[in-house]
Formats: sequence, C-alpha cells, structure tokens
Amino acid sequence: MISKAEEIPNRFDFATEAPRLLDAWESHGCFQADPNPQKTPFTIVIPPPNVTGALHLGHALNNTLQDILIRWHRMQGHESLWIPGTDHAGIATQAVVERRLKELENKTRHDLGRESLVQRIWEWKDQYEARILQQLKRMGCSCDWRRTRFTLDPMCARAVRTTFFDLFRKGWIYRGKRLVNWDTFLQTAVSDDEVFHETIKGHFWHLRYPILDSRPGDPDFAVVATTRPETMLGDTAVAVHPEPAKALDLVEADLQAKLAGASAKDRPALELQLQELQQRRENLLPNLIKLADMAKRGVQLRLPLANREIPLICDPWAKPELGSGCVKITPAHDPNDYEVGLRCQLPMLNILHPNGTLNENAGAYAGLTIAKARNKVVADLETQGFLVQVEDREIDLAHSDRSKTPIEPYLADQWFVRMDRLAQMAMDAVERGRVKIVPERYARGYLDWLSEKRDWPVGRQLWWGHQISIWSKPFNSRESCEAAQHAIERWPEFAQGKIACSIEEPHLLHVCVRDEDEPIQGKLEKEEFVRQEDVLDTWFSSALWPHSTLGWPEPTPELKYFYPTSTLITSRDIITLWVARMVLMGLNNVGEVPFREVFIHPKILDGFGETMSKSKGNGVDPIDIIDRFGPDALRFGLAWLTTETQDVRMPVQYECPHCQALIAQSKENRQLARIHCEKCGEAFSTQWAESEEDKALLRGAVVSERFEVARNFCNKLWNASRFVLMNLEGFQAGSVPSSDLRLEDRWILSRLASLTRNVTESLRHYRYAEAARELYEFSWDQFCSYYVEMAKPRLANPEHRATVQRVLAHTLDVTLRLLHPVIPFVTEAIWQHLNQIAPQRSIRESESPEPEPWLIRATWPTAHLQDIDEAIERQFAMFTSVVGAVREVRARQGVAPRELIRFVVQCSDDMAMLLKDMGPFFSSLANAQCLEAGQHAPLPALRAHVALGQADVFVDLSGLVDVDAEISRNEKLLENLTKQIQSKQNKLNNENFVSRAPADVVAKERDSLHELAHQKSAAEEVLAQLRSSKGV
RNA sequence: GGGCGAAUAGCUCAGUUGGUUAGAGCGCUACUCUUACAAAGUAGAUGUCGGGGGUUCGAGUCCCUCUUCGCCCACCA
Repeated sequence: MISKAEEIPNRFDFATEAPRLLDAWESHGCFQADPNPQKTPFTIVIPPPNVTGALHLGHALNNTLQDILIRWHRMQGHESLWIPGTDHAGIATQAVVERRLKELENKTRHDLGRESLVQRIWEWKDQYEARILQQLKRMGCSCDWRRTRFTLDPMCARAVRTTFFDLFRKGWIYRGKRLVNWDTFLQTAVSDDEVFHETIKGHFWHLRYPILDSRPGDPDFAVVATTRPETMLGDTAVAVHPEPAKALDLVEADLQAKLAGASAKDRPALELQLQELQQRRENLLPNLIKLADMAKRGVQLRLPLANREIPLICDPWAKPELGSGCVKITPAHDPNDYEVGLRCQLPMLNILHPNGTLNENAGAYAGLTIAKARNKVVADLETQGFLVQVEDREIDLAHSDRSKTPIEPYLADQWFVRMDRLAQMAMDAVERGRVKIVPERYARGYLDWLSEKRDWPVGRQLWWGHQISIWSKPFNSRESCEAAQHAIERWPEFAQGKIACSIEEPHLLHVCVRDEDEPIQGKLEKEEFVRQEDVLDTWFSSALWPHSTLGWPEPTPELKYFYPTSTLITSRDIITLWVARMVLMGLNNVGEVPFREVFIHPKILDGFGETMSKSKGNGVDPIDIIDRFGPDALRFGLAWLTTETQDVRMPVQYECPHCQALIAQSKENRQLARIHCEKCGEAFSTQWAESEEDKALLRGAVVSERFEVARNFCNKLWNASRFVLMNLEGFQAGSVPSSDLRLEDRWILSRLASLTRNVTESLRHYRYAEAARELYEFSWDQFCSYYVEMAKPRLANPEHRATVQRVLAHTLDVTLRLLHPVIPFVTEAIWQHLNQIAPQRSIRESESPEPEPWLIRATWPTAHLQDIDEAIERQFAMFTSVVGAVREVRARQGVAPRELIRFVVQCSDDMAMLLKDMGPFFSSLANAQCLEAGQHAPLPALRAHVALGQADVFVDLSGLVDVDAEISRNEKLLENLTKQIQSKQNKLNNENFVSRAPADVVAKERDSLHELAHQKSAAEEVLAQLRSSKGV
C-alpha cells in the first residue's frame, strides 16, 4: 500500500489492483451472506449461464446490473446474498460436445454409449464452468462463491426428483403422443428453438383419391395438394370443411372489411384476392358442398398405392379458400393433421424409422429414404393416373440447426406436465402484484403465454440431464396391470411416500421413485421394470433454481431466511420459458413466489442491430473489454447504456495484437478464424480459431469504443481523488460550522444532497443509466470542474484550508460510496488511500465515524435534504455563467491563456457583493480580473459584451482586440435576437395564447421578451461603439 | 398473421406530467503540456426530432396513419 499521496500513480493500475482487491474482499468474507435475524435479507439468484460456452457482453450486462444491486443493498445494511451457478443446458451442451466428437474423432454418441458421452460432457462442463466463474469474478461480481450451484449437482437433483415425484403423485405428470421435430441425421428430437426455416424451391403436387361409393351426380374423386407426397402413405383421412359456403362468406367478409380500410397502394392486391375468391366460389364450391355432404354420409376413399380405405371427413381445418379445398390428413407426420386426428379419432400411422427411412407401414416403399420414396411415390402415382398436376412453389422448410438437414415431424411418446392449475397460480401472482415485472409492459406476454395453459412437454430424448425417475413395465391386460399396481402399493416404500404408481392406457404400469434410492431401483428392475430413457427439459431444473439453490426440499435456515428472493434480473426472451416457470414451481413447491420483482433489461445488439450470439460470431468476451479498459469501465459503460426502452447497439472492432490498430467488425469478417491487419498486414486469430495453425497466432481482442467514456470517467475520478489526497496534508477531522461554509461549499453540499437522493431513487427503480449519468455529471462537471478548481486557491489560504480540506474529503467520501456499486475497484482503492490520510471524514457532529475499513461494507449515504439550497444554486449558476462569458470572449478574441483579461459586470448590488467574493476564482478559472461590479459600474472604453439575463458582462478589450471579429459576432447576435424577439412578439400578440395559456407561462414569455429587448439594445450599443472605435 | 418496442447531430444515445432558441459522449475544428488528469482543459461547428395528417394558444413529447428496423408469439395441405 502506498502511503504518500505523491507516490500514487496518475493512472489507476487496474491490472494489478483489481486482483488484489478481489482477494482482499474475498479473504475478508465480504461476499458471504448468512441468515442474520438482525438484518433484512436481500437476495438475488443468478440466471445461471449455460455451460455451452464462455460469457459474452450480454451476460456481462446482466451480471453487472445484479452486482450493482447486491453491493448497493449490502451498503444499505442488508444481508445481501447473490447465489452464483451455471446451467447444464441439456440439448445445447450435448450438441456442442457431440459436434466436437464428430469433428475431432469422427465418432457419434452411439459409438461412445450413454455413460461415456455423459462423462465427456461433464469434462466439458468443468472446463466452461471454471471459465464462466472466472469471468464473473474478474467483473467484480460479489457472489457468495461458497454457494455456487450447478443445475445437475446433487442438491438440484434432489429438488428435481422431489418436484417430479410430487407432480406425479398429484396426477399432473402424464405420457402422451406428441409430434416432435425429428432430426433424422442425428436421430434425436430437437426443440423448436433449434429449428430454422429456409425457403427452398419445391413443388406442390395435386393428387386424386378415388371415392369408393359415390352416388350418381357426385364427384368420384377428391383432389388434395401436398408438398410432401411421400407422406400420403401415412394418410388416414381426407378432410373437407363442414360448411364450405359459410367459410367462404366469412373469408370474403373479412377481405371486404380490409378493402374498405385499405390505402390506395394495397387496394389492387386485395381486389385481386377478392376476384380469385369469386372464381373459387364458382369453380370449386359446388363440388366442396357435395363432398361435405358425402363426408357426413360417411363415404370412404381409396388411398392409391397403399390400397387402403380411408374416410372422407368434415373438419374446419380444411380451408375452402386454399388449394383444392380438400386436405389429406397425415396425423403422425404433420402437427395440424395431428390435431385433426385427435379431434376425429383417426388412426395415427407412423411410416418412418428413426433414421429417416420408411418403415413397414409404408408397404412396398419400406426401407427407402424419404427422398427416394418421394420420387418413387410420385412416379407411381403418375403411371397409375393419380397425379393431377405439379406446381412449382417456394416452401418454407424446417431444418435442424444442428445437422442442417430437413426436420421430419415424427410422432413420439412424450412426458407432459399438466399446466392448468400451475399456470393459473402463476398468473394470479402477477395479476395480484405478488410479483412485479419492470418495465410493466412485459407482464402482458407473460400472462398471454400462461393463459393458454398448454401442457408442458418435459421429456427430451437426450443423455445429458436429469433422467426421468420413472420405471415402467407393460402388461398383457388391464387386470394383470392393476394387480401389479396393487402389489407394489403394498411395498413399505409406498406407505413411506417414496414411490407412486400410475397406469397408462391400455396396460402399462409406471412407478415414480422419489429419491435416488438404489434398493428400490434394484427391486423394480428385478420385477422387470425398465427406467425411462428420457431426461427432463433443462427448464425443469431451472424452474426450481430460486429454491433448489437454497436447499429445498430441506427446510434449511437459508430457505427460511432468503426465500422469496428479492429481485430477478433477466433478459426478455426467457420471460415465458424461465420466469413464468419459476413462479409456478415456487408456488407449487414452497407455497410462495420465488421473487418480488423482475427487472427485464435491454439486449445488447451488434453494430448491425443483431443480437449477440455464438453462432453469429458477433459475441464479445467481457474479458477483452476488461483487459483493455478495466473492469470498472466495463461495468460503468454497461450501466450507462441500461435505459428502459432502448436495446443497446454496440459496434465492435478487432484490436490487432501487433500494432493495436482497430479493425471494424463486419458481417464478412466476424466469423473468420484469422484476420490480416489492415494497418500492419500481420495476421492474428479470433475466437473462431480451431486449427493449430490459427491458434498459434496472437489473438486479436474484440473491443468497443463505447467503453471509452467510462474509462475516461474512472480516470478522471482517480485523478481528482489524487488531487484531494495530495492536498490533505495536515488534515484535521472535525465538523464544519455553517458559518465557515462559503458559497462554493454550500453549493457542492447542496448538489451532493440532490445527488444522493437521486441516485438512491434511480437505483430503486432500476434506472441504471440515470444513476450513472447523475454520478458522471456530478463528479466531472461539478466536483472536478468547479469545486476542485475553486479549492486550489483556498488550500493555499491558511484561513480556509481546514474547511476546504474537510469539505473535499467529505464530498469525495460520499461520492465514492455512491459510485461503489457501479465501479467497485477504483472506488475501493481510493477509499483505502483516503482511510490512511483522513480516516474520519464526516463534517457533521451528529454523524458517528464510519467503522468500516472497507468501502464494500461502508454505509450507503443518507441524503441531507436540508443542504439543498436553490438560492445558492442560482447564485452559483450566475457565477459560472460569468466565468463562461469571459472564457467565451477570450476564445473569440484569441487571447492567449497566459494573458490576463479584465472585465466589468453590471448587475444588482446583491450580486455585486457575491461576485466580489468570487474574485480569486475568476483568476484561477479564467485568468481574469473583475474590475468592477454593480448597477453603475463604469464601462471600459473598448469592450465586448455578453448578456446573462440578470447581469451584463463587459470585457475590456483595450490592447487585445480583434475588432472585426467582435463586430461580426455582434451583428450575428443582433440578427438572432431580432428573430427571437419577432417570434415572441407574435406569440404575445396572439389573443388565443394570452387568454388560454396559464398565466405563469405568459408571464415567463413577457419576461423573456423584456430580457431579449435589453440584450438587443446592449448589443446595438456595443456594436456602435466598436464601429466608432474603428472610425467607420 | 397477432403483439411489443424503436426511428432525435456523422456515430451511439438522453429528453420526466406538452411550455423559451432540442441535449450528452464519441468524432470534427481552433487554441492550450495551466504543478490531479492530453484517457485532460477552453471554445466552436453540426439537427426538416422517419413521412403525412390531427388535437392544442403551443407538439420531439398526445392521437391517427404510412414507411423502415428489431424482438416475441403463432402459422405456412
């Protein structure tokens, strides 16, 4: 530790200081929180980052905002707990590891087997978890690291099994058929978010299915159209709308309504649609009506190629306004058809093997791949005369994000959680204000999504995750199944509440086991029960996060004290997936909401307005920013950007490791593994480097200029503090009697009180940017630019020195406290220095000394509202504008900074008194001297004039004048003033304005007009005088 | 298709309940190494507040509409 202020370097060395401070905080247990009845708890659980990869700036933002709250509440005397951890992220992590396995060893997961693959994923997890935690630490996140959790660790696993068992016993877990997105290449189901759509050129095949028993006058075939002809082998019906005429009427009415309100531009397109509809009415409708009647009669069709009989049915899914008006129904291979199948109780005929070839249900086509089957089916249909027409058509085809192959909808068994009751609880919690979502508008999406109460498919055909704890056994009959159930219900474990049973139609017995209990599992396996292979959706364990991390289902002291947590801070895209599910699981398991408030923060976008993601290659490692700008700059920069409405756009650059040149990241270069510097021509690697050759190159960091503001701010604070420290020699602690306080002291204390109040208020409402801006402006524009500058002459004056020292130390003290949650490192470092030189910095008798040697544990300041003094602030503003006026004239006249400027101020006597006191500051702030001030102060012969509302500043230009510059400036000013006066006069001459606007607004306008007139006459006078001096 | 949000200086963004001539940072220009800080200081230039209507004495701000962009949800025989 440096003891002499003079030895403090003029840059904060965050590279060595930050790790030192982190160690100190940690070794003093500053991040730890434990149940403490003396204190109010404040709790946040981290949104656990996925162990798929390292954190990017979006995470940095999320975690910075959390740490700011945590540190702020800690200073407010709350028992402030931040629980860290990571998420196993089922599909995503397994896919990453599988892809590497394929790339590096050319193996699939089946080559390795379940156990061995899971082992590999654990290794991956260990590596990335360590990296993620390290990133968080370097950002200064003050998590209680002792409590670090992982969604697959034993504590979370226990919570998961207990929850699953509870839901099972309540009858809210069931198994049903569901269409999944099947990746035939990887032979796994993928979630909706892992599917991307790509428009490809395809065809629309119109097929003709013969009607078996049509009566005379009835059509003897139905035409259907499809983009996937091979699926016709799995058709189990053809549907037609039950009331095609009515349906068409509705569509037409809708179109007419649109047309009525349409702009001229949209009209033609709508009119065309209407025409087509009319034609359709003429050409197709009679046929459709007949078909609908036939369907109601129970007519059968013959499915070509398969030679099966399938029914013609009525279902509103068949839209008369589309295609042929009839639609083939393939329940096992199309989501909508599946719904129709359920409604109409159609058979579900699966024609696919998991590997994407056709199965025995496809008859002669069994064994073919989908592509081959398609060709053959089309060819056969054509030769047999069932193909009516082939259209070219662009199709939006679903592809798997993993394998890039087309997705096949595939009917699979799936576990579900019944959502009706759970969703209702979660809706009530938000509607009744037990959980408050900020900004409020996000509550809408939450409620809309929950109100659908769609059952939650929780099974995943994966190996990485919580394996479902259900053992199942098929029986031959209902009777034998029930007998087995009764037998199991006589086991002691049943009475002990450790197992539960359910029967799936027709006679499959499921046994759910609560704990990881080997004897029970052994018993079940002996009875030939087989464990379900599926693992749970990763969101299932995430949904328990706020209570599982606190030890639930054990009634731990932590759970009792810290639950419900205080605030959840997250990003808007997981409000439904995660936030809603945490609410309902918290209510179900603990009987209380998981958090009181949810703050949804903006998203960080790249320079092109796209979200940051690994796959796009536009992610930025916060460590790159920390290395270049420091952790405080990262944090302050992010807080500075966190406004309520705007996402954050962040153009980034590569930093050449050879010459430090910055190369803008473009859509072209953002995925390259290697880049050649535009300046020095040397090559460097990026985060995408995979090959040994690329990895051997130096890595170029990705940085953004947007953190410069923050870095500069930290530097400013550091140096201002250095100044204070260097000038505290002989510091004597003690209160300052108000009689000793001068204008500038009262002013800075007034500003400080406002700042304290405003920052506290901003943080309370999650207005981070506002807090950051207030702190920035106070520290820089008020404290540094004015108070510190004005302290300089006073420090040299023995009469004032002690008072100034105390106010300086006190103001810095409070500022550091207010800044600490945002920029913890630099403030703590300064605090440590300050403690050595001026350990006691209060200027009030009533305040007890701060007992804390560490800023991180110091007390959050209270705003001394009695210090706020508007009159003082007005006076001070007048002073600063006089300074500004003199500086302005100096710049305009090109007077060298060394040269003294003299000036006179015409103003009220009160103000003259004030300005007289400020004499020394004109010298130190503007190298100027106020010759006279007062109502009748004599004016210098040759002068420049600046009007300031309540005063007129006249700068003596004798000897230094650039008369022409002054004349042209005054001419311009005059022109401007004339314009403004004109506009004001117009306004005041407007009878409506004078009579309708509030009196104070009118009065203000009158004052302002008066003022402008005064300025105008002064300018005219100065101009005349300048002209005459030139002899013009 | 439904919902939400955004559009303000060259760039990135503020702008509280409508009320003088719309702000900040970066960048730009000029001048300063003045003993805390050149990552600084002083001064300066830069705007059809996306377009069009409307309400109002008065609109960046409120209403309608259009355009563009982003996000979420749904759907696409």
